[in-house]
Amino acid sequence: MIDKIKSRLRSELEVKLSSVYNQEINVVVEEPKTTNLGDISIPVFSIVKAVNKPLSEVVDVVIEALEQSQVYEWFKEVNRVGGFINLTFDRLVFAKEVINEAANVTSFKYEIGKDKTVCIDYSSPNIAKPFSVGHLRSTIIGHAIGNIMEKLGYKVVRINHLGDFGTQFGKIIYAYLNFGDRAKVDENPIEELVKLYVEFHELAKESPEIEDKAREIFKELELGNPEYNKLWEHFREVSLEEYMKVYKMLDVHFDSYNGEAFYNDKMQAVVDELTLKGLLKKDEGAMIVDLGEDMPPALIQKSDGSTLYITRDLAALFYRKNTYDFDEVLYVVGNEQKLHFEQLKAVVKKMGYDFYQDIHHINFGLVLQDGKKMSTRKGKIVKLEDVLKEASGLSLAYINDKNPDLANKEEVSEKIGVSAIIFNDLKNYRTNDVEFNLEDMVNFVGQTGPYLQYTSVRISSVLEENEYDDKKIDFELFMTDHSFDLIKTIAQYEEILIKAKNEYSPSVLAKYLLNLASYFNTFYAKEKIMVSDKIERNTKLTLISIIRNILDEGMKLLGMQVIRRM
RNA sequence: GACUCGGUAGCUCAGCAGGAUAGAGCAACGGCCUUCUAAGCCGUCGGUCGGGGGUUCGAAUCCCUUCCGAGUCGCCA
Repeated sequence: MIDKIKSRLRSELEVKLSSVYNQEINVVVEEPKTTNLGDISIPVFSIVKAVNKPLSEVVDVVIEALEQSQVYEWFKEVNRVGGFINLTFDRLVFAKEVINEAANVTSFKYEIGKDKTVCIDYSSPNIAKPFSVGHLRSTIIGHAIGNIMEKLGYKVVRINHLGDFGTQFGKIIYAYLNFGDRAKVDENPIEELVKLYVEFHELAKESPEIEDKAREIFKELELGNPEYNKLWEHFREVSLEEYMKVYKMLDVHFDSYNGEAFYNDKMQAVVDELTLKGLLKKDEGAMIVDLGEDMPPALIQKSDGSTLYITRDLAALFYRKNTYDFDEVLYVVGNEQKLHFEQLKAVVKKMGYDFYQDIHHINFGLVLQDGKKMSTRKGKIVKLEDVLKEASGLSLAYINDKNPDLANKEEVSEKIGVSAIIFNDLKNYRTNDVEFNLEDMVNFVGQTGPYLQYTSVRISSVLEENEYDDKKIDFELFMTDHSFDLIKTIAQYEEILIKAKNEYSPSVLAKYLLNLASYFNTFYAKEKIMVSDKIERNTKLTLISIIRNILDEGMKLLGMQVIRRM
């Protein structure tokens, strides 16, 4: 709501001032850093410069224009401080409007994404590798972006583009056939397959020729070798079983699990089209698309004729365009693949398709260990499952300490633990690299998931015992600073969701929820809610119920679990 | 070496379509539970916004340069 007021103020002032000065005027309308200066402020320096008139004169003119504005009734005070015009809301008018609108804020249907489809490619783990804390980022960032866009009215297609193809399978199959132990693999599939993968790379250091063997095996797999195919299918199946367990824990779901292998029979069409359009060029035995000076060429086909990652991604992209007719396609994939997606876009552009503009790489920072990228090849990975268990266990210890009589302790502690891990990842801007730090991940104090859940639970325990009528409210009670902070924050919810979507960054929502929770906890410390005065109680219960609605919906959008007691 | 991203309080991070004294959390220290969940609240301490130039009435924010860290740079994904 504040955004709406700001933009209306801005456009009205621009029209008015442009006609006064007979030239185009740009007006800046912002919120001051500190609230004691007011709620909205207008710095006039740029106008002074544009019209070349004395500052005080310009301020007079702007204030006059302001007084004629449609939104002037929202304000109670207008102060001039140097080159700033500071406006203070009429808290009563503002609070009424916000509370009336907020009653249905969480059930509100947004129109922004109406009739628009977005495909989101996320999680996409590589088969035969454990689900690591690295995969977690893509999974929960993608999931949260999907939720937020759905809330804004988009039709969201969630795609888990499994990494179930590629030379790595040549490596694993080679290792399995040469030094694998069937019984061990059957017993503990992923763990053993990773061991084989790591062993392969150790061996390859001394005998690099096995890399060629692996490539050969992959080529034959691609061509349909039945023995290899059977192994591949088996590896895929056992891996997927493992991943489904993790998805269940995280409460993440997908509309499609079509991985890279799904496109095996759809790549020739891409190669043909590239050839037909004269974009393919033979270079050092491989087929490439030249992308000019500022980008390395895209390798479409290896010299042995087998395909590469980008070939499969192109096939997948066209398949998605044809199948879902998306307006946007998002790839939630790490920073290190930036070049790959730039190349993908460039190739699509060269092919003459405008929708290259709708391809967005939602990049995110790496999970580092000792300042370096984690590497499966060197066996340096942390399993997500272990981290989730650690967090849940710690959460249980908290409950036993603070609320030992709680029912369903295990269930609740798992919800707290998993949500803590999720929130810890989402609270920071996605492109930042993060150093793996278990202690941070399972921290339950301060700006954390449990803090949000705890805040919601506090509200719940008050609401549970009380009926209230949201029509019988005394808006005068919202005049105090600690109440009005909450009113203003509630008023920001919609624009926060839009900002989170525009920046494809769940952290915007995460930070907002922390802010809301923090204001609530201040309020809670200062005010008694279950007071005897009926109207006052009613007013406070209405307010905190709105806060809980937003907190709960916000947490759900982030992929966290909402609980009632803890 | 080239390119990309980052460097803000001891630690983790906000702020960056330029705007008024740079904000949170953690840690440290000091308060607050006979009253709605203290996983909370209040206060204190803590910053040459990596360094140096420049543009501007005004720079953490824009430009240049330099240092540091990470990532990527043709037959992995």
